[in-house]
Amino acid sequence: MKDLVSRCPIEEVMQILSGRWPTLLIYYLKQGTKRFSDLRRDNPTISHRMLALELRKLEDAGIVSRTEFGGYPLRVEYDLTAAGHALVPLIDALGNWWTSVAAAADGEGRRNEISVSARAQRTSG
Amino acid sequence: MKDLVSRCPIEEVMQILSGRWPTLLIYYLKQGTKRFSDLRRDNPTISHRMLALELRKLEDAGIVSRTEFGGYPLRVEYDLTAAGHALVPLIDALGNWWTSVAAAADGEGRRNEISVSARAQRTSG
DNA sequence: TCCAGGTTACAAAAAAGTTCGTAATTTACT
DNA sequence: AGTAAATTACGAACTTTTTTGTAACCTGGA
Repeated sequence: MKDLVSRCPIEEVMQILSGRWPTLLIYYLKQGTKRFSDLRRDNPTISHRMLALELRKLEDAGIVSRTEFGGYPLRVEYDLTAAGHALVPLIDALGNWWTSVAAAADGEGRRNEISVSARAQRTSG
Repeated sequence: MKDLVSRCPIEEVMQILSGRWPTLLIYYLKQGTKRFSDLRRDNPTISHRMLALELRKLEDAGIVSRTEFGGYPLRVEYDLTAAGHALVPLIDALGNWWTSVAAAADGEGRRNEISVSARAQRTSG
């Protein structure tokens, strides 16, 4: 998703939030200040490089703040900015929406079984 | 973003909505019924393969419904489902959030200029 | 030599784009 | 009337682009 195809703010947000890591990092950061190594521990599947890259992206977007404390070993702290905190409920709303969609889909015996399992099958097949 | 790293609904939604196309297609579909070729015309930069793939993904997720009318040339209509329509305001909220973040960032002369231009520079460089 | 936090170069994987083929019917031309 | 090309919504194969991962290097003091 290199460039934007429109000047639409929605496309711009999605460019930032797309992918596995942004929402996950925001989720952990909303718990409070975290350091680089904390975030790696919280989420061992992200690579060192990806974490650095994603943090930088979120910082550029104004969602995360980075505070560097001099000295060695270098210490850096990450926090959500005010904008970042404002984003949290919006993301939660998406999660809730999906939860209700999945629940409803399980109820209605419909030809295309929705929910996680349906997509998992297709992906793994 | 092949597999999920958690069972978190947020990660699941993001797997569906990530990328350039899902929100864009939802945006066009909220205007009403569209056919495959309509969607291509609305958005000439998407390839027919991607369009087919994304529509299938949204259909599996229960966001889009696909109605096939027999005969040749085959005619197929796409619509947002009820769940899809419920999703629209949530996506809009993200867009509004970003708009306000960008506006605020322009105001505060801060060392990391946020907003579109900052990211555009980094991307193009 | 290790710490923490990062960057860089290179390689692997995944996603996206391109092209070709399919079907039955319609239109366009000779 | 007969042939060619367009239509429509894809699927499959192949190629290119983008993203992600791996591993190594860097800082400079204890």
